[in-house]
Amino acid sequence: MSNALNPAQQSAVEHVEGPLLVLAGAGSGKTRVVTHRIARLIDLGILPSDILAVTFTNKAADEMRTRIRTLKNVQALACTFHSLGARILRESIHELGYKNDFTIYDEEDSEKLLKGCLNQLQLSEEKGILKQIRHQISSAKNDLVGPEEVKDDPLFAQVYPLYQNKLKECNALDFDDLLYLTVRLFKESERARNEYQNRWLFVLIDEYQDTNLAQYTIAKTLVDRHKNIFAVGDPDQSIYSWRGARYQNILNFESDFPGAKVVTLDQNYRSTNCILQAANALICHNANRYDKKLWSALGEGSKIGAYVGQNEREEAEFVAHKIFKHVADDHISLNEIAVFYRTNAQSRTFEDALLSRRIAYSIIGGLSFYQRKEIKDILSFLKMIVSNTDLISFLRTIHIPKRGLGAATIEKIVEAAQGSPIFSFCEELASRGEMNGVKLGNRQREGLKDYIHVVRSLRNKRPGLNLHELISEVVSETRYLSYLQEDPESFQDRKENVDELIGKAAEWEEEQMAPSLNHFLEELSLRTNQENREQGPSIKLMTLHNSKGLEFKLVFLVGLEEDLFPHVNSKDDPQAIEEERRLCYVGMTRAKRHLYLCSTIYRYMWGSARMMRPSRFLKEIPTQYLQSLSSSSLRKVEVEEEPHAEGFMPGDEVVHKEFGTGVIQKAYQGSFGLTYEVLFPHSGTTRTLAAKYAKLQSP
DNA sequence: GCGTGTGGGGTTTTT
DNA sequence: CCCCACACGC
Repeated sequence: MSNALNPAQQSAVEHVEGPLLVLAGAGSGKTRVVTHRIARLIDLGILPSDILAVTFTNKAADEMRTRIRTLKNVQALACTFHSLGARILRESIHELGYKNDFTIYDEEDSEKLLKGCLNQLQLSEEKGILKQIRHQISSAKNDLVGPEEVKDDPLFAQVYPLYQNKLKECNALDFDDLLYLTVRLFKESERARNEYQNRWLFVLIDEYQDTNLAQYTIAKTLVDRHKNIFAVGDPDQSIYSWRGARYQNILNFESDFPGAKVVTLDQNYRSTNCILQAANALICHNANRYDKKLWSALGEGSKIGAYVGQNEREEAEFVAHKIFKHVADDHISLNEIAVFYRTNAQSRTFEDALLSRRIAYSIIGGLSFYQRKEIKDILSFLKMIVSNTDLISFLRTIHIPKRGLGAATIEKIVEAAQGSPIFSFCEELASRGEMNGVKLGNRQREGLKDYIHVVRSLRNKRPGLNLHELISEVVSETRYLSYLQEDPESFQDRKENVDELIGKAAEWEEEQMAPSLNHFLEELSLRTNQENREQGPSIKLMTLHNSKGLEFKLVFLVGLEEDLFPHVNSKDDPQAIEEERRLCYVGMTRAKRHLYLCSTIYRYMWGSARMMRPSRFLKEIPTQYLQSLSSSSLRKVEVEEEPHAEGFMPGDEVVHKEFGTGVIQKAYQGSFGLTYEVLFPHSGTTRTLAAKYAKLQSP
């Protein structure tokens, strides 16, 4: 990209007061505009602390913070809506009758709590009902419907308030509460409203098309006084409607904020025209859409490769093969390569194919480090150190290690506690042996005493220890490693993760001005996604949802088959199909130079092979942008190459015992006979190997 | 009453 | 493939 801003970008950057909407098409230099504008505000003498930037993901927030620091050497507040909510509620939630030292429950925790509610109401354990109600509660909160407002659905009207009460008894909030309760706070407390309306005088909302009603209301309330809202987004990239997002929010911006200035960025600086026009053509199939056409000055570029494999195995082989080719021929770094899929489950085959060729990869998203069992176990102990009320953490830790307290006993204890702080109740129960009608046997009483002893001992040690020492203490006090050894299969992995947690805690302490256990726990609760610790170049595997905001020179979009992408759950809903199409659009527009669209004829899904049909999205892309690469035509090429089997040719893939898979760069007669120059992409090294010594094999 | 083993069922996307 | 419910044996 040239250094100068284009006129549209310039006018967005120069805007100072009042509402501004930037309709930023994919690759149109949005990030540049955002950071330049913040820099400009600071140059105008506006204090960094007057500026708030709200992003959609932690990663985006981190990045923005870094950019601002690099550009202006100042700290500005950049966070997600959820962490903004946590910050506000931490200060002010007492005005809603909650306690300020609440803990935050993740998906798994809140699901467990909800399950308790369903049991209590003696609701039949119908499959899927749990998930369904969980989703219903989440939607209600995102739509700002409170537990007391449900009328039409008798079952839900029972469960939702019970769940909300239990959360409160646990002194816990779920993710959606971070938004929902923030809005309630703003509605119910004039003081709080005033306080936060005056705290940030310039507010930036990124990915505005993905805001749900709760987030939208928070944003609107925060700027209600000064109207200095700077919203950035692209309706064509709205992909979170299942989380309550309303892309209409971006279309209504001008009526919500009269006098708003609107800037459209439609020059794409990222992709070549084949890729961009194909994506344009695809998104034009959405009926429900504001027309906008991106253009690029980067030339035609190479065509999009359309590959059809026999099955997912072949698809993955194709991808790995092409990665080799591009690394060798175009000198693309592994960091510039990504594979996008619709569902996390698809990553497996690609991992296998890359692993066997020793191509370094990292998975973005997926099961996060902090969602692993061993990490959650330790964190739950930490939560018990600070909380008497956290029922879910109690249930998680009570049998680590086994203490002779079984499900029946626990259930009785919880029932007898009647919503009072669970740990305090246990302390009393253990010392008296009998409370509210529960009487413990000797073994159980000893077990409970032991548990209480562990928690108390950790609480006593806490003041003298810093965070990572405290975590080590949790591990030793609970004999956690011997507990892990009960499953020898996973022991090594889990132990490494525990060590890593201690390491991360130590690292985190270094960075913080005033590290505290509570702060640490809060931050971890909100970091649900895997952070990619860079260790050498690697190709990135991720879901399409995770790909938003990123760009790569070489992109593979895989699994383009009906019922997978678009997903089967969307097939009967035209709105949902349009969202799938936007998702495809997002994926395609991540590619700078090379794009492949892959699909298979058969795919193994839950146990059996299924015949797949090509995704409708493939047919919606004009053939002029595509180059067909079916598996049969590739096989023919390989067969033709067979006569050269005794020697390899430049471009051939080979396997070396020690160095793994490589690509032949040159073949020539050297002093030891036939000699090859081979590039080994996983290490990035090129080696000269004599054919008669280095027994190179075909992959 | 407790803990372990097994079998069956369910799997979109994320803060 | 992973999680949970259920049943069985201690």
